[in-house]
Amino acid sequence: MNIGEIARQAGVSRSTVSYVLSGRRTVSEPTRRRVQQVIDELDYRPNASARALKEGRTRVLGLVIPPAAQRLTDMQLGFVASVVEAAAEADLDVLLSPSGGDHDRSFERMITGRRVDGVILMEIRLEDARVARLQQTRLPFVTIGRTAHADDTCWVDVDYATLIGRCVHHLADLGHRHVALVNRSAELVAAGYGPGHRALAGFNTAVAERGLSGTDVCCADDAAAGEQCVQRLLVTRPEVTAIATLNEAALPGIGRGLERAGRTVPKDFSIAGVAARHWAEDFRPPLTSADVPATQMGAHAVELLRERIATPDTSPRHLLLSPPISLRASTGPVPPAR
Amino acid sequence: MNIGEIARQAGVSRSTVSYVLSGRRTVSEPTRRRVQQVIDELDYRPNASARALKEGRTRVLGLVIPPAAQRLTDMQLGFVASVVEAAAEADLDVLLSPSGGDHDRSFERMITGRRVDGVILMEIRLEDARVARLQQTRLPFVTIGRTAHADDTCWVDVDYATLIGRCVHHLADLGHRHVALVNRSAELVAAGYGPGHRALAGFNTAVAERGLSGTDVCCADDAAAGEQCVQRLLVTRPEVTAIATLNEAALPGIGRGLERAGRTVPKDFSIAGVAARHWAEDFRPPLTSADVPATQMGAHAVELLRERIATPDTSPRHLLLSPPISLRASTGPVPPAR
DNA sequence: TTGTACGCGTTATCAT
DNA sequence: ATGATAACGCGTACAA
Repeated sequence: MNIGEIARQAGVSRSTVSYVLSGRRTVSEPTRRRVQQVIDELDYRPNASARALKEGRTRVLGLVIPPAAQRLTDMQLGFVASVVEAAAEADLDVLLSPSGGDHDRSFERMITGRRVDGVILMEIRLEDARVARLQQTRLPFVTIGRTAHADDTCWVDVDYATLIGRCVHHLADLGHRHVALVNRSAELVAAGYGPGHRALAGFNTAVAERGLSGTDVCCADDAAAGEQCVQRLLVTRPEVTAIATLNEAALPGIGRGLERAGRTVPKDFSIAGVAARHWAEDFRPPLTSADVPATQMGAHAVELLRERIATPDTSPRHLLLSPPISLRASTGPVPPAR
Repeated sequence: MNIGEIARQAGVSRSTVSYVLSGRRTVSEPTRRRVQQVIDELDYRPNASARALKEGRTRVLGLVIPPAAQRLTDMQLGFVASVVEAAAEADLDVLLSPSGGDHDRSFERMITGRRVDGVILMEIRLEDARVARLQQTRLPFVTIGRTAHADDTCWVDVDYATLIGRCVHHLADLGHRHVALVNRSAELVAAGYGPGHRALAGFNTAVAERGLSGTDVCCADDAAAGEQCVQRLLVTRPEVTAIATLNEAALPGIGRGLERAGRTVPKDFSIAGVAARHWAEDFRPPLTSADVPATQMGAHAVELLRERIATPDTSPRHLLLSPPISLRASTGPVPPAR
C-alpha cells in the first residue's frame, strides 16, 4: 500500500495525494474528498522510512538507558516512562538503547545511523564517554543528570548537593549534632556517578557550616544492604542520631535496621532524604524528604531536546531542580543523650 | 556523509562500496582495503532510513507498554528491560509506544507506518483491542500474557492459575483450612486482566479440590493498599490463617498489616505467592513463592518474534511458564485454633 | 566492477 | 488555481 496506489484508485497523481495529506497546497474540495476517501478505505499511512529519507528527520528520539544487568531503579523507570509519555504527546517515538560505556553497538547504531533526531542520556557520570562521543557528532542531545563540566551541554538535573544540604540543616535545626549520609553504592560513587559525589559535597559543606560531626557511608541500592548498613553504622558510630540519604531503594532496609536495633523513628532517631514521592510515602513513618520530580524531569528533557533539534545553534539550556522538602513524620528533635 | 561520497573518495562505484559493506559479493583485496579505510576515516555508517526503505525491513521491534499514568510495576519494568536487552543482543532496536487502548496515535504510527518489523505487546487483557487490531494487519507480533482465545497467536505467559493453585496446595499440606487470595486491583480485574482472572480460577479450583474455605479480595498495587486489605481481611475473616497472592507491590503492606495485628509470619500466619524474585527475597521473612522469570520472558518474547518475522506463516508458538515454588520462610504449619 | 533501476514520499517546476 | 511531471534523498542488487 503506497502513495501511487492511492493516486491510481483516486484517479489523481501521486503529488496530489501528498498535498491532500500534508495540506501544503490547496486541493479542490471534490478531489480532496475523493482522495481522502480512498485513503480511509485502504487505511493508508505513509511509509515512515521513505518520509524520513526525504525529510531528513525521523520524528524519533533516542533514549539511552543503563544496561539491564544492573536492575533499573524506580527513579530511572520514572524517567523512561515520562520521557516516552512526553514524546508521544508531541507525536514523537522513542528508540531505546541499553548502553553503559561508548563503543556499544546499539549506541553507535543509534547515533550514527541517523535513526533519531536527538538523544536523551541518563545515568550520567561526572566524566562520561557517551557525552563526549555525542559531542563529536552533530546530533542534538540532552542529559538527565550532568557531567563535571556541563556548561556547554543541555541538561536537566536535581540539585542533590543543595537538597542533602537542606536535609542536614533541617536535622541540625532539630538539635542533631551527629549525622550520617547514606550514599548510593560504592561502585556507583567510584564510577563517578554525579548524584553520589554532589550529595557528599553538599553533606560535607552543610556539616561544616553547622559545626556537626558527619559520617558518610556507601550502600548498595537494595533493602538488604540498607539494613546491614544501618546495623554497622549504629555500632561504629553510636553517637549518630540522624541519617540523610538519597538511596531510596535502601530505605525499607534502613527502617528495618533501626527497628531491629530498638530505635523508634522519629522519637530516637531521625531520617531525612531525597527520594521519589512514593518511596517517601511508603516509608514508615512517612519520610521527610525532597521529592524528586522524575516525571517532570522526563518531560523537561523532551522539551529541551525538541528546542535543541529545532534550533541547534542556540546556547544550551539547563534546568537544575531543587524541590522543597516535604515535612512528613520521620524527623524530630534529637533525643536526650543516653 | 553517504555512500556516494565514500565511493568518490575511494575511486570506486557506489555498488562496490555497498558490496564491501555487506560482503555479498567478493571484492578484490586491495580495493576492499582502500574502501574500508575511507569508511573508517570518515566514520561512515549507512543511513538507516534508506536501508530500511530498500530492504523492506527496519531492524526495529516495537514494544507497547502501558501508559505511564498508572505507574509501571516492577515486573513490567523487568519485561521492558529484558526485551530491550535481548533485542540489542540480536542487533535490533526497540521502539516504545505507551498505549492503553487502540486508536492511540503512537500505536497506530507504530503499526501502520512500517516503522517496525514486529511488535511485542504486554499487559494483555482477556479481550484486547490491540491484539485484534494487530491481527488485521500483517505485522508479526508476540504478546507477553495472552487473551482468552489465544490459540492462534504467539505468546509467552506465566501460568498463574497453576502457580496460585500450587500455593494453595502447599498451604493445605501445612494444614491451613481457611485461605485467602489477595488479587491485583479491582480495576485491573474488572478490565479483564488475564493474570487476575486466571489466578482466581486456579485459586477456586485448588480450594475446591482440597475442600478448603477460600476468600478472594482485590487490592491496589501498592503497600498502603496491602496494609488496609489485610486489616480488613483479619476483621471480616478472622478464621483465615494463610494468604496466597500475586500482588507483589502489596507485599510490604501485607507484612506490615500482619505485624500490626500481632500476627507473626510464619508462626501465626502463612503467605505464599507468585512474585519477582527480589520482592520475595526482600520480604520479611523471605517469601515462599514461585519466582516469575521476567527476564527470561522478555528474551523469549524477542526470540519468538524473531522467528515469526523470519517465517510469518508457520503456526504460532506459545510458551507457558510455571516456575517451581521456592520454599523460603513465610509459610509454616497452621497455628492451633485460638 | 560498474551502471542503473528500484523502494516511496516530498516538493519544485512546468502545464493547463 | 490545480494538476501533473520529475528530481531527490540513499542504499541495494541485478544486469551488463
